[in-house]
Parts: sequence; C-alpha cells; structure tokens
Amino acid sequence: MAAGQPPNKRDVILHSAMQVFSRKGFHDSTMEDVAQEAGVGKGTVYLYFPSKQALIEEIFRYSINLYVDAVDKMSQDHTCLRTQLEAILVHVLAMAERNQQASGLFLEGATGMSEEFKGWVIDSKSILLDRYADLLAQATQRGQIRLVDVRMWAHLIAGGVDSLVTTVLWGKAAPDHHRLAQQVVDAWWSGLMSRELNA
Amino acid sequence: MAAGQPPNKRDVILHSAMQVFSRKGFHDSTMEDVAQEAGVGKGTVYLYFPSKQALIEEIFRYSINLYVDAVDKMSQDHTCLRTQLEAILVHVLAMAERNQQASGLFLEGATGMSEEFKGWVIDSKSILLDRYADLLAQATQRGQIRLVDVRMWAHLIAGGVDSLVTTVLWGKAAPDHHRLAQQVVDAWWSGLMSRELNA
Amino acid sequence: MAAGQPPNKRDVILHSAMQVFSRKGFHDSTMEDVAQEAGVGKGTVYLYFPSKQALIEEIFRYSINLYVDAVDKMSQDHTCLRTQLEAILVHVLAMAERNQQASGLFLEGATGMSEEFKGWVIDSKSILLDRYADLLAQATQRGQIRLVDVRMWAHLIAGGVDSLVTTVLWGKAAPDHHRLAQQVVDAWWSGLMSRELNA
Amino acid sequence: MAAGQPPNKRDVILHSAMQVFSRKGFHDSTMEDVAQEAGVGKGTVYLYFPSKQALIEEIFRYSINLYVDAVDKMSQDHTCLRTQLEAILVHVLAMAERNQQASGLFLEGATGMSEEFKGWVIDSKSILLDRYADLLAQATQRGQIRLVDVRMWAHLIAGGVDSLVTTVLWGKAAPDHHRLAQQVVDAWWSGLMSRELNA
DNA sequence: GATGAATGAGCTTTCATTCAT
DNA sequence: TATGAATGAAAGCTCATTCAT
Repeated sequence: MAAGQPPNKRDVILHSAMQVFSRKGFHDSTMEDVAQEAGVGKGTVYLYFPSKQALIEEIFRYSINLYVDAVDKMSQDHTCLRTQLEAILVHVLAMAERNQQASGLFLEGATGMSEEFKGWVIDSKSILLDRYADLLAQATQRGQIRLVDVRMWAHLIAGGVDSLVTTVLWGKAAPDHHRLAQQVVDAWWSGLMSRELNA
Repeated sequence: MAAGQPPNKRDVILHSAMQVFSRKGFHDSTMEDVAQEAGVGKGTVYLYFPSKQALIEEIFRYSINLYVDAVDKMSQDHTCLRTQLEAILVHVLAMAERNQQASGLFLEGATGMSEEFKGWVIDSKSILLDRYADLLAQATQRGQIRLVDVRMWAHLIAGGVDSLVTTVLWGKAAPDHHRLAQQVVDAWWSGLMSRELNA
Repeated sequence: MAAGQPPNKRDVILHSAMQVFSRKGFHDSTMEDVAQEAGVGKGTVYLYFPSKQALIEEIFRYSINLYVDAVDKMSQDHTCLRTQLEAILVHVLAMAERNQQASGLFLEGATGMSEEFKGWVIDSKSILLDRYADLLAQATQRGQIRLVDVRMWAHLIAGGVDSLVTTVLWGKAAPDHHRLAQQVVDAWWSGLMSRELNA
Repeated sequence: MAAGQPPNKRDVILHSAMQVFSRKGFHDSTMEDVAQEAGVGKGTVYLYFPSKQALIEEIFRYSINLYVDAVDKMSQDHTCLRTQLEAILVHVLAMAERNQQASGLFLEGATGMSEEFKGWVIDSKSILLDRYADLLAQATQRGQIRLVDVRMWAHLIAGGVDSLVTTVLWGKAAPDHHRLAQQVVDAWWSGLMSRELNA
C-alpha cells in the first residue's frame, strides 16, 4: 500500500515473456504461456504488445539498453581504463546472475533466427562494440594504453565478456566475480598497456 | 561411377538444410524448403533424417566437429602455441568464409532456443573450451607461456575467436586474415608469455 | 436545450452503426468502431443494444420502414398509379442518395448471410412486394391499368427499383432522377395500361 | 469405374464451400465446416485454395460465369429478342432451382460486405448489364424493338430477373417457369416493341 | 527407394461481451 | 449512467509428419 512502484502491468508481461522465452525458447513459447506466466488473459498481452514479434523486439531493446547503460555508467564512474573494465565486468556478471533472462536473450546470439531478426542483433552488438572502442580510444588519449587497433580489441573484449557471461548464465562460473574480473583484465592488460608503463 | 565421392544423398540434404536454415532461420524454414533446396521430395528427407529436430542436431554435430577438427589439426601441425593459435585463427576465419552456414549456425549461439537445445550447444562449446585449455596446458608444460588460469584464458580465446568470426560472417571483417590473426595473437601474447621470455 | 429533437443517444449509436457497417461491412466492423463513431464508450453501446446482432437487426427494421413509409406516403399523396410510381422512384432515389447507409444495407441483399438473417431480409422484402401489389390492385380497381398478375408485376417493379437504386448507391446513376423515373415508369406503362386507355 | 469425370477434388471442395456458405453464411462458416462438408482435412482445403477469401472469390467467379454463359448461349440459340429473353429466364430459373448455392451467392448481393468485396460484385453485375444491353442493342438494329435507353432497360430486366430468381431461391415461386417467363417477357414487351409492330 | 497429397494439432490473433469502477 | 481494461472462445492458417502409390 505504501511503498514501491505500482506493479505496471506492461512490465509484468514483459518480464514474464523474458522468463518464458528464456526457458522454452522464443518459438517454442506460446502467447498463452506468456499470459499464464503473467497471470493475465491471452488477450491482455495483446493490449500491451501488438504481436509476439513486437514482444521479443521490446525484450531485445530492453536487454541491450541494460547492457549499454551498465557500460556507460561504469565508464563515467571511473577514469582509469583498468578500473573501468573491471567495474564493467563485475557489473555485467552480477547483472547476468540477477537477470538471467534479459542477459541471456541478448548474449546468446541468434541461431536459427531469420535474417531480419539477425539484423536486429547485429545492430545491437555493433552499439556495444562502439562503446568498447570509444573506451579504448579515450584511454589511448589519456596515455593509459599504447596505440592499438581499437576495433580489434573491442572485439576481443566483447567476445571475452560474452564468453564469461555465458558461463555464468550456464551456472558454471566461479562465484568470485571480483577476482575473475581482475584476472581477466590482467590478461588483457599486458597487451594493452603502454610500453612506458610496462617498462 | 569413376571419380570423386559419390554424391551421397544424405550429405546433399544435410548441406541443403544448412543453407536453408542459415538463410531463413531454423523455425522459419520448412521441411519443404529443405527438400526443394536438395532437389528431392519431401518424403525423401525423412528417409535420411527422422525429424526436423534430428536434422538440426546433426548440423550442430557436424559444425562443431568441423571446428574441433580444425583446432586439432592446427595443434598437431605446429608445436609453438603462437603459431598454433595463429594457424587456428586463419583456418577458422577461412572456414567461416567458405562455409558460412555451418559456422554461423554453430557460432551464433542459441537465442530463443529451448533448454534442451541449449544443452546441446553448451556441450559443444565445452568441448572447444577443453581443446583450448589443453593447448594452453601443453604450452605451459613446454615452458612457452607462464602459469595462467587456462580455463579463463580458454574463455578469452574462444570468445575472441567467436567475436571475430561473427564479424567475418556478417561481412564486416578485414580481408587479410593472416595479418588479423597475427595482431590478435599478439594481443593475447603479452598476457600469456612466460616472464622469462618476456624479459 | 430549446430547439430540435434532443439528441437521443440510442439514435446516435444506431446511425453511427449504419455508417460503420455500410463503410466496412458488418463483419469487418467492430463494436469498438461503432462506439468510436458514436463518440461513446464501448460499454455504452451495450446499454442500448444487447448485442451486435440486435444492432444490425434494428438497422434492418429501420431501413425497411424508411422504404415502406416512403411507398405509403407517395401512395397517399397521389391517386394516379403513374404518378405514384414516379413519385416513389424519385423519392427512393433521393433517399438512397441522402441516406446511403440505410438504403444500401437493405437493398444490397444478403450474400453470405446466415439462414436466420436471411429470413429477416426475406420478410422485409415481402412487405414491400405486398405494398407494390396493393398499389397495382387498387389501380386495377380504379381502371387505371388492365388486369395483370400483380405479384409478378410487383416483382418486376421491386426488382427494377432495386437495380436502379443500387446503381445510385454505387455512384453510377444519372443525376436527373425525375427524368429517369419518368422513363422507367414509361417503360412499365405500356405493359400495364388498360387496353382502353391504350387505344 | 466406367463413366463420369473423375471426382476432381478441387471441385468437390468448391461445391462443398457453396453449400456451406449458402447455408450458414460466409462469415459464419469456418474452413473446418467446408472441409468437413467436403470430407477432407482442413489442410487439404488450403492445398487447393490459398485462403478463405480466395475460395469465396472463386465461387463468385464461377457463379457469374454460370449466369453469363447461360445468357450467351440463349442469345446465340435464338434470333428473336422475345424468344431470347424467355429462354434466358427459363434457363436461369431452372439453374437457380438446380444450383441454389451458386445462384444464391451471386444474386443475393452484398450486404455487410467490405468495400473491396463489394467492388467484385459490382464488376460482376456490370458484366451482366452489358450483356443485356448488347442484346437489346442488337434487337434494335434488327428492328425488333424500337429505340430505347438500353442501359435503363438492362437494369429493369436484370433487376426483374434477380427479383424472380430470388423468389425461386426462397421457395416461393410458381412452379411453371415457362408460363412465368412468358408473362414476364410479355410485360416487358409492350414497352419494348417497335411502334410499327405494335400497330 | 522416392514421392507429394493429405492431415490435424497447434499456433497467433481478433473481438463480442462483461463488470468493477 | 458511462466506461474501457480484461477476457477467452473461436477463427484462419501452417507445417511436421505419414503413407499409399
């Protein structure tokens, strides 16, 4: 009665859809499943989302934003690339554990998706790669790392994060995210650090 | 009768399925599509594969094997980890370009897949991670790299490879695979190399 | 407050329904459409009409009455069959042009209607045929026309009127209704007129 | 085994659809109904007709052709307009009795049909009006009738035929089609015949 | 072996109707 | 009175799978 947001029905449905899609897969989930999970009638889902396709797209949008926002926030909270990367990793791993659905749907990729759908995922991933590249470019300007191919390194970082998060999602990851993050960034660091600092 | 492999009908269907699934997505492809692509009747597909599910599983099996075999072959052909990794990268990138379907289906992951299906993909990826871990362990024993967390490094390498290959599949990669491979391995190397060699 | 009829809400809804049904077809119109056209809430429609079916039936009732009333009025206003028919035609054509919805819904018939529905239309058309037959019988008694099969002639007249009105509804009719009516009645007249007058 | 055409499955479905649509109305009939009536599975209907809409359109096409063909044949079989009209009437009435579905669906019109659908019906009716107008024009050239507005007369004839046939379809018509036809044509004739012949 | 016509379970989506406010 | 969010029955349509030929 007193506290918390009123349980917005649209959000309830959105999260239920994430749960269901993540559990049974998009195509093997029915709108009936989603409605049941949300505790509403089938027609109600259509009151908030015009189609099943719109529902999955909204989920993708939501997921990518969650990820990008995390990267942005961690970037602003710190000024040292090393700390930034560590913070991002810790945050993303935590997010993955808390919010398996969203992360999973976004990170797992797009097997069996139609071209149109795939385009969506590609665009989303591009945004992230850009963010990582920006981060690296800024660190270069600050002299924190040497001159590297930022696009390539963005790939290595994004790929590594993906791989680690996937492991978390699949419940096989080490529980100590801080230590894991440190190790990973350490591994990247040798390749990134400026020669002078290296010396 | 005389030359080449006899055009095994099962393989024709398998490759046609890859083409179709890769183009339209698994769920949006029909068995009719597959049959047409293979130039056979719909019933014939069922003569060689008991179900659509069996077909996609066979494709996954095939794809992962293609990948693992490549890793194995490159591992045996070379004795230096650096060279091994470079060779693997070059080979896998080439494979991705040649055989977009198989690689794509395997690498792109599993969004919207059902749990059962996902298990398949996880197992497949585990096999690869094991291979990379083995490679690193052997290199450690040979003193080529220092003592690192091989599981973590396996993740970084596998993830990086995935990310790069995905780019190739999406037609955005640099055309010079050799140079790209060298750069990538270089990046990894600083983190991997034994202190002594580093000095 | 002072002048005109009070804008009876039931009538507003009825006319809105006519508009909508006539524009989009009965089955392709939703109760939501009707409510929106009437500027009321969906629930309000149900306050005045128990169901969609009841709504269309009321429209039919209204439409047939409009038609029959016209025939009755023109019959009373004139005493010569020729003038009566001409007046009816002119009136009905004008009505069709003014009130496309009602006329259209009634005259266009009943393709794809269910038996139950069809019964309604049949009954309605019967009423009209009776009116025409009465008109002819009276003219016979007055000696204005010779002894003819009034039922058959009622069909010919009703059918002809239908066909002409349909053309008006479809926007292909001549604009001069008076001339058209005269021509049509002329055409009928030769067959109807009493031999004596003919001579 | 020996005689008759092989029972073409497409035709079986088409006729079943006519039966069902005519009985329950287009919108109140389901594809399941049609399939059941035809004694086939639901999917089989879609093997021969791509959609419910396509099915009704095919029925319309079929019906209008049945009607137009009858008019054409009777026109060619006779050279005197009077005989032509009588033959057409007799033929069409018989057709209506034999093949209630097709005739009914075509003749009853288009209440509650969507605009698009209505266009179809209008076009179909136009074809018929043209045929009647041609018939009248030819008779005028042959001097069999005087100079009349052939479009208007086409309307009167078409409308009258419609009205009569509708009565037959609704089971209220006189059983003696020949006599009925003669009476009707008689009625028209006075208005049509050339003055000279009239004298 | 090879085929493709036939099937029906099961999907997404619509919408007349209800009812708490 | 008036409303519109909520509902679920029911529709059109798809397609993996079967089987007579």
